[in-house]
Amino acid sequence: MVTISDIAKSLGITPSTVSRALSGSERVKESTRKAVEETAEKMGYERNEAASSLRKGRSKVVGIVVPRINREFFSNVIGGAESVLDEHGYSALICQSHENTLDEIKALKTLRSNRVSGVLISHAISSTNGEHILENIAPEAILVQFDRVFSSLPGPKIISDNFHGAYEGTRHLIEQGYKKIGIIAGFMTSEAYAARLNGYKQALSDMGMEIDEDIIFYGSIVQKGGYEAGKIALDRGCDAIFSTGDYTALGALQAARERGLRVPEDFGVVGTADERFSALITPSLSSMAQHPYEMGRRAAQAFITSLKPGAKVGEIVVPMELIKRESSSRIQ
Amino acid sequence: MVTISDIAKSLGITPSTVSRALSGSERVKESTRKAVEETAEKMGYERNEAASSLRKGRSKVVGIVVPRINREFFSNVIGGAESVLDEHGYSALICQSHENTLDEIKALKTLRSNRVSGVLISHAISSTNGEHILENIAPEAILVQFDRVFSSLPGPKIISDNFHGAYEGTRHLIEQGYKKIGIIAGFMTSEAYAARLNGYKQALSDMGMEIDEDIIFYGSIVQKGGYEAGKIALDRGCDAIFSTGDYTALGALQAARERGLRVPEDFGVVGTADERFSALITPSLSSMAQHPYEMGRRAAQAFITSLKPGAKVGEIVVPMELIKRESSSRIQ
DNA sequence: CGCGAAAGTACAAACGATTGCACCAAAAAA
DNA sequence: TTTTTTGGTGCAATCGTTTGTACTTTCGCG
Repeated sequence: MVTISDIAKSLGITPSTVSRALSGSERVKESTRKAVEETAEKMGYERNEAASSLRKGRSKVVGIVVPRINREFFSNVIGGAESVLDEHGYSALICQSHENTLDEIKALKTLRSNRVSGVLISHAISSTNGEHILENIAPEAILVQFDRVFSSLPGPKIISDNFHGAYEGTRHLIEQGYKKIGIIAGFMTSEAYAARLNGYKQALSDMGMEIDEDIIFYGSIVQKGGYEAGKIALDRGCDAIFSTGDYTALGALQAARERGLRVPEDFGVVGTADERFSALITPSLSSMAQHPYEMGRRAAQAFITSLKPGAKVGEIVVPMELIKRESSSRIQ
Repeated sequence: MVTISDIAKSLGITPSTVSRALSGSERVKESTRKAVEETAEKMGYERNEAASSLRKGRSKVVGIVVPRINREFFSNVIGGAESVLDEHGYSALICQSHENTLDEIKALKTLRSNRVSGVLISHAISSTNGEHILENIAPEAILVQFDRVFSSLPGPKIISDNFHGAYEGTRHLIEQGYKKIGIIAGFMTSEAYAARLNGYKQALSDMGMEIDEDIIFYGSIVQKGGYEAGKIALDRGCDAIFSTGDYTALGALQAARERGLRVPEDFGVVGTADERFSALITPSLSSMAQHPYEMGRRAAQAFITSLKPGAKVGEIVVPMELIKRESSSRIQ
């Protein structure tokens, strides 16, 4: 492996100059910089990131902590983030929290051990506040939160416009003539879900409809939970469901099918996240799309921007988009 | 940040002993090791990975190179690999090749710069041989290939049992009474796809059926390609398709639906990969499941095993599993 | 022509962990 | 008792890069 000393020797200068030349000028003569760059190229030099990290106290690596990497949403976020990080010479170290605060802490410790320059995180559902994040992140690392954020923590936050998304989804159902619209609301420990519930409520009241706590279903965010909620919703006379997830929406569709209801004629459903299957099932599922790839890019960009001292990125809200499909379209 | 010197001072011993104590005994007294471990814990010590990497010449990091992270299959492989690596104190550095050899080389260089201990890779479809991999991987890094492998390269290889998978899938269609079965075969640059085609052919000839080159469709591995292939297959009198991917299978289903054919009564389809949507669509899609999570675990385990000098892992074949669903089940 | 400023480089000390070698003690063998 | 072995530690160099400080040029200007 060729080092900067090798380059220095070969040019009759010192490693310090080579280092400076390679890290963007500063105070090196244009001609020496060129010479250094050329010989570096010629000799096949590749910076030893470990040495650099040790000396500088932080590495050209950004940690990404997600509940699970093999979820459509998160893998797309990571994909987007990686593309931006790559452009700027950073790599991504991926950790999973498995929706578990202890694993989340462990991940943060790993990242601190690796002296990462930044942490992009979407917290585990079991984490009810961000204390443990602050405690286990290196003080010099830049913290960027996305999707599931704690507004109490400092730093950039990239979130979906959950409030307006849910608002639009609910309004769409109302406009389609559904009269009693329930919601599968998720966990209120997450600000994202809380905002969606608020959007739903606001839409109802703006359109002159009543808010009925009996058809607000908290908890489960998996298909089975949606199925259970769907059955109860039907028992209580709902003719539509706004769901804060597509898997739960799928469960609700299943419940409706079991009762022999026609979708969308008798029962309407709008989900959230626009999972890949949503366009493919029959009937196809209307959904509030979240643009995870874009969110990943934004998160990485927020990190890059925050590297410049003084630069501050606040909250970035990425709009959600209603994808109208069969499950909610009874009026053409 | 507390260092081993801090621990040493606090115990009145030297950093060398602390280092040895922390890295599994070797030659330290049991009592001192305990003392070291306790004070390390008490002082909140966390190893500086950068320093360790610099000194040792390699880091506690494994690079994972995949075409795209936001594909169901790969994100699951990564999830599996990460879970094993984590157990052994390794982290995963993720790079995407975007199915592009140049990006693949760039990724390998990044990993070399980071002095990773190993590289887990599934090569880009545009890479026709593994020369560039050998050239750009650090000589001391352990190379593990999975799914898409070059058998010409050394080191462990984790592959699906593509031959038998395709064999089973095709046989299943034959057993269901389909008489003219085409195949959407993919690109022959990939050994995985070539093996699947062979399995298909073998099944046909074993069951006394003719192999007809006119209903073997090479190329495209996306939905649209499957749709086009499906239309031609129907024109040529096929009553079933074995597809080497689920997206292409989906396209074939679409073609059948357009012709007003009933599935599975008039036309049978078996896909490959068991994408998440496959169970959810109507009719549900039969598919050869690949167990990506398991493959990821195996790949990581192969890396861990290979760390021990002398230990050699060869080729590991993970069986594929036929998931029978509606699209191919006309006999109960 | 001389002096100060500016520009360009060199020196050397870090960063924190690891490890070959030397060393000392205590235990075992002679 | 002396010698050898072995079990534990300490010493000090090293990994490759970065960066504060000091030094040498070169140049401009009075």
